[in-house]
Amino acid sequence: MPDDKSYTCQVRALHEDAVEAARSSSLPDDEVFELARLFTVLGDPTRTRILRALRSGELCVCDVSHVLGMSISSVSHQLRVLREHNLVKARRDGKIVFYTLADPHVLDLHETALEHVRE
Amino acid sequence: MPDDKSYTCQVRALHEDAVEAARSSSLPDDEVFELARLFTVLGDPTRTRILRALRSGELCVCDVSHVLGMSISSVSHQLRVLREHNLVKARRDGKIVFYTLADPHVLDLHETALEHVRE
DNA sequence: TTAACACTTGAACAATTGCTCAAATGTTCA
DNA sequence: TGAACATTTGAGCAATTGTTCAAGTGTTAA
Repeated sequence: MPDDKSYTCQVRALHEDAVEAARSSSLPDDEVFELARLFTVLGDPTRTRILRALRSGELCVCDVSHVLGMSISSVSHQLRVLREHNLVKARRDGKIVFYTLADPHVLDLHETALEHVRE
Repeated sequence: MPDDKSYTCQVRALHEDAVEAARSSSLPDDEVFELARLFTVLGDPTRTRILRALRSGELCVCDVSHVLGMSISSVSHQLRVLREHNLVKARRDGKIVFYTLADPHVLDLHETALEHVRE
């Protein structure tokens, strides 16, 4: 962090108390990254649609593909991302793999976010 | 949507009722995109840090830059994104622009998401 | 064993994104 | 007015991401 003009403003404009207050209440780095990563996972329209589809109960990959009108492969890739972040759970029954929401809490995030989106 | 093997599974594996249920409870497209867009905006570590920093009160761009240890330019770019999605508000006082959280609801999203992240 | 099939995976490609750098704005004050 | 300075903005570049295509895995049943 070079201390030149292009990088920071002149010292006299700083509000040191406010900066210190913000610093001391900040999240640990790893939590910041995990938090951001979770939102990133939620922040893809395809994955959003998959989570919404699973609200009504378990679906196999093929079902999800039909609901979304997208290829099996694409859906499977995204289900993997959701699985890796513990947002959905997989259960194999013979040739078919069924997916369910791992944690209904995720839908709380949708609800709160929808309130913001709808103003 | 071509109806060939590479695209969909064979019909007999489909669970039509489940597919229909999922379809009928799905969100309108524009809400899906807005929802996903909001999460995408929340899903960047820099923006996450900025929102956390603003929890303790208003900060000028320079303050935020110091709290995060990032360039003024970079912070200003991200503040713009947050502003455009109504997550922060700007107020100019002379040469200085102060930013505040536009809507404390956003922090609810952080709390719920942190619970998920912390298991 | 072999064929069929639901699903997964890896590589490749285009599109998006966050940062840096340089230049432009907007405001204050001498 | 002109200099100083906080902030914004645009272009450029590297890194990340979502989709497709093709090949691979795992399971069932003939």
